[in-house]
Amino acid sequence: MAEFNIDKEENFSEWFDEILKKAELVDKRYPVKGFVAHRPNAEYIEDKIQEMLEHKLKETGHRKARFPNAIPESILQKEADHIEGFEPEVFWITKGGKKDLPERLGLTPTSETVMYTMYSKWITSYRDLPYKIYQRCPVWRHETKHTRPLLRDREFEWIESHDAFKTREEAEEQVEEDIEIAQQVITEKLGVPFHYFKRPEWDKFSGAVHTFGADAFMPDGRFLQIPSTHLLGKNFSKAFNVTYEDRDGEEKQVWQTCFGPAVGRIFAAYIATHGDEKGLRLTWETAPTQAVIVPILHGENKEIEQTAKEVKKTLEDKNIRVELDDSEATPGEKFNHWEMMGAPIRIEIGENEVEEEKLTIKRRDTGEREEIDKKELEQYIEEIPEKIRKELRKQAQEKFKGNIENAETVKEVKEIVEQGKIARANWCSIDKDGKKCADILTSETAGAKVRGTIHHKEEEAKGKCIVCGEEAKEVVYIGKEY
RNA sequence: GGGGUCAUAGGGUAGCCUGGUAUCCUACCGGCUUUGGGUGCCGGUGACCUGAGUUCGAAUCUCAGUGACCCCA
Repeated sequence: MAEFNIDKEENFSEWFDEILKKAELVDKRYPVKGFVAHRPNAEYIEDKIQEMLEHKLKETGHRKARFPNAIPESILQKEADHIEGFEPEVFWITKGGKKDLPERLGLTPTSETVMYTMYSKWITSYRDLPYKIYQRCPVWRHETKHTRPLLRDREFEWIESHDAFKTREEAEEQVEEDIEIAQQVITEKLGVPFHYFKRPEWDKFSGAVHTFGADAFMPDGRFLQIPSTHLLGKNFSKAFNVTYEDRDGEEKQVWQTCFGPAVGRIFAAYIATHGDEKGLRLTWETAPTQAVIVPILHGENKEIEQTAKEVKKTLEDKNIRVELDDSEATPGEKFNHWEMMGAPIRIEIGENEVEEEKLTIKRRDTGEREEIDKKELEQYIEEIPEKIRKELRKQAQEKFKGNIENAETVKEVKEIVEQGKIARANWCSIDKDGKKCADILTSETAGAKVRGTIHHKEEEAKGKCIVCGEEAKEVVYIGKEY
């Protein structure tokens, strides 16, 4: 292992690139821009994140399905706003072998059009509603912005859930449930805090009535949208004829919502939130190796070796993912290696431990060494996952708080954003009318954007819009994004 | 869309101007040494983006292609 001494706050880009390499997570050397290979360490953690999300979705009544990844052009074009938003980014399949296809096929940039084509056949009666299905799939977007591994790829895997209801109220409740799922998995379990914004009209998902986005905040002061959830209204049910026969015999269109947590992005936010100058820091639940045992040998020592094996066995019997590092590397190298990999605890066993029947445990989350009685190991292991989860979440939330500052003018927004903080400001409107002001703001602040109003936080705007000077109706939050 | 810079081992680099098969660090393999925070020494494997041209001879010069990065709109 080489040195890893990049300051995460000072030089986040470089730090992130290095950790992807050194912790053997993602390799961007595959020679297609925006397409990256996920190595076993990354895939392990991403699988765990997927499982957490799927668990919550199933708990809330969603069933898992799978849909095709190719969309005939004619189908993609059915919903006007949707195609307008996505067309510039679609990858097209035009040939089958040497022959041109009769109709070109788009690779799914998102699956609404594919799924609703089938929903129109599957949903027939009011008895089918609510209809709640999710799938896990790859999507492709020909991003024109700079691609970055995990943060913005041209191919990435995500989960998308698509629900249909009889009423708007039910659909709105679903949006709340989606937000709750995101909170429980991303913040509670993974310890990554975020704000939930209602996006301005001009920044909605193409085809949605309202869009809500969860924005994590990266160490370099940029927002990263993790999941977003959308109230689709009847836009798609009209276009795709997703209708049901109601109890009264009338044919009605469904109300729809969709929710799309991109696992790679959540993973990126997780790495960025908890990682430090030594490497990854992982929660117990996601860590490929939960505990590593490092024997400290001075020449041969049967007692140490045997104690190490005993400890390993004890942990294995409790289904702990434990590794006994008996490689030839020096203890120092092993320490650094496993810290890079994010193993939550390290158990050191040397002469002292054997003599006193103790174990030295080094925690990755606090960086502290703890000494326990060997007999207390099982007890310790029962308690540690919760402690680590709370500790990581606490540290993250402390940093996350206090990075919002009020801005009275566009110039102040620019200054706040340049310091890597979030600007809070009075704003004329987040309806279409506010777009002019947003464009001016973005061009005068080198790319800062209105992320929206904080969902469910009633904030009364007092004063004037910081751009046009009209009466402010909203309090918005502003920052740069990935 | 316009402009610029660059492409050498798994990663990072020197050499290029002034043509003669390639430097150093790291990683990797072997041996000895060491082991409570990246031990030291010795030996080894491994590279000039692709194609064409000039030349006795091209990493180096010329042209084309591909890819990457940066700046401006």
